[in-house]
Amino acid sequence: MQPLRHRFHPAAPEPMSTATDQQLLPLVRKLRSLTHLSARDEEAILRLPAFPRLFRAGQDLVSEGDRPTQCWLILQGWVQRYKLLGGGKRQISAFHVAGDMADLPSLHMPVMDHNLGAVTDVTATSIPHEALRELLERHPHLHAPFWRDTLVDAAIFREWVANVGRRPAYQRLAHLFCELYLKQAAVGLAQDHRCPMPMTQMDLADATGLTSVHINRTLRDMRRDKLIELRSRMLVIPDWARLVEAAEFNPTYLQLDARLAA
Amino acid sequence: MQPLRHRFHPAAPEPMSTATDQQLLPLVRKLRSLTHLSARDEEAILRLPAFPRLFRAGQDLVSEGDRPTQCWLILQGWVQRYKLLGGGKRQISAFHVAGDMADLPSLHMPVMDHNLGAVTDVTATSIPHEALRELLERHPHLHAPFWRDTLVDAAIFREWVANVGRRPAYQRLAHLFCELYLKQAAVGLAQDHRCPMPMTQMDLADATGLTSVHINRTLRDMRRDKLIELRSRMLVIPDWARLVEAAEFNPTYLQLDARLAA
DNA sequence: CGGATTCTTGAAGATTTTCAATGGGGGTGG
DNA sequence: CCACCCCCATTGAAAATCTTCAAGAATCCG
Repeated sequence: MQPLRHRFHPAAPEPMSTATDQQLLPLVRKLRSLTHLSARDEEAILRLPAFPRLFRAGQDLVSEGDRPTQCWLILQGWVQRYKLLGGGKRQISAFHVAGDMADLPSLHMPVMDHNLGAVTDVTATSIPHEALRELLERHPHLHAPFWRDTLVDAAIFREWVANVGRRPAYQRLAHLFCELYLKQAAVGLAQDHRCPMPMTQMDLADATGLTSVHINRTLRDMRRDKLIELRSRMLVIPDWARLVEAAEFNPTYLQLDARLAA
Repeated sequence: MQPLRHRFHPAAPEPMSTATDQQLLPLVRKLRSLTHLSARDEEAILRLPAFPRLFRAGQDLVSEGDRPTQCWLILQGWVQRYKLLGGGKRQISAFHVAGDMADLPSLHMPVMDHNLGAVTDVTATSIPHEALRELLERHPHLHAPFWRDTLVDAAIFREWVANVGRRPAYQRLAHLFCELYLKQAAVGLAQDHRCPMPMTQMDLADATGLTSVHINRTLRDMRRDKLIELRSRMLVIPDWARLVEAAEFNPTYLQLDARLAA
């Protein structure tokens, strides 16, 4: 459906047998940022069975109608959550990066009502539902961070409703850039107000409810105003405060450490 | 901020001491629709402490910035979830009805990033976080229905992103009506393709990302096409199949019983 | 190096907004 | 019980934002 784009070239995943213990580290880091984890919890998580796999840009990890029996933990690359609508229209409702388990909801939502697609080449590792359920049964307090993770995603959806529903194009794009910079900074994938931004203008259009033509013109305006630089799939933000102001961005909904949003 | 609208006049709530056991029945019914509940679970839920209260139309149950120590279970009336944006703009991201615990996420999200406001007069009963946490600790498998409930809400947010982002006004409104009819039918508040629809055209505008003027004109067109009747805060759907078609409505995301969507 | 995808720009057109003014309805108070 | 008043609904006309269509340039990838 989508053309292939091979922007990142992650090393081929290690065979599972040799490095399982290291694979799930991004998950531990993510959960740590959501609650306190005991050493015993961390061990249990790291011992989850995990089956790494490479997806090429444009491929779907999970598709609408699927009834998954596993969740994908993203280790490298970008994933987008999207719906296909009538007349060939598409709406993206989220972007996910390393450390995210974008289809965690499938644990309690049997049938997928949308797709998860690879924006770039993606390395992900699958964890059987069964193993996750067993983990939660043995460590019931782990419900908190997992549940909370899905709640933060829900808070982001709400913000996107407001973004798409009520902000004009310029502000809408600015807001998306603020969010995606912070989301990456929170897990160490961005700093110094520069970060990867690998999606095409068509992807940006489908995430903001605009057309790629209008995204193009809006990006031109934002560059003219020295609000952003964007080339070679890298975003640079010369003046964070000014971008935040232009976006009317309030990071509360991301539930981050206060330090990050400074 | 919002004008008061007193459309429904629910009976004054019973004093807590006399009827606590009955109060929480809507919650049990809701959870039953999400998983199997044992008799023991149901008892435990019904014994949760609950403090009923009446909100007048236009009042907020919870406001942005709050750090709730309790959740509100709606017993009667309509609640909307909304954000206030710059320039006096507003975006509604959800509507909730009897049986919903709209602020359940506050259990794991300390600070509110949006408001919950009463669309009509609302009867709700508050349940302390502490009591809910204790319940979940003693009955760990109750995590499933509660978590699942917040996941269905998240699925609805995603659909709203698509609705607001990619559908034209006519289809967008039609889609909202389909969703709200089914949402009410699922808990016995609607049948025979007619249901309450108590929000103003301004509310509908803020839910769909349009202006009230355009909502007005779009409603006129929908009435002209005999797609809906809407007066005295009641919606009538003369031909459900035709409305579904006009909306390109696919109920999968609501995770309902198959029967209901027929 | 070649083909395909993505980016860019112009011009015309559609949808939706804004501004403004009138009419209607229900709740409150006299 | 009636009248008033405020909100809400309705409609017209003009304007803005964004889309569509189309074509050429740049970039990426194999």
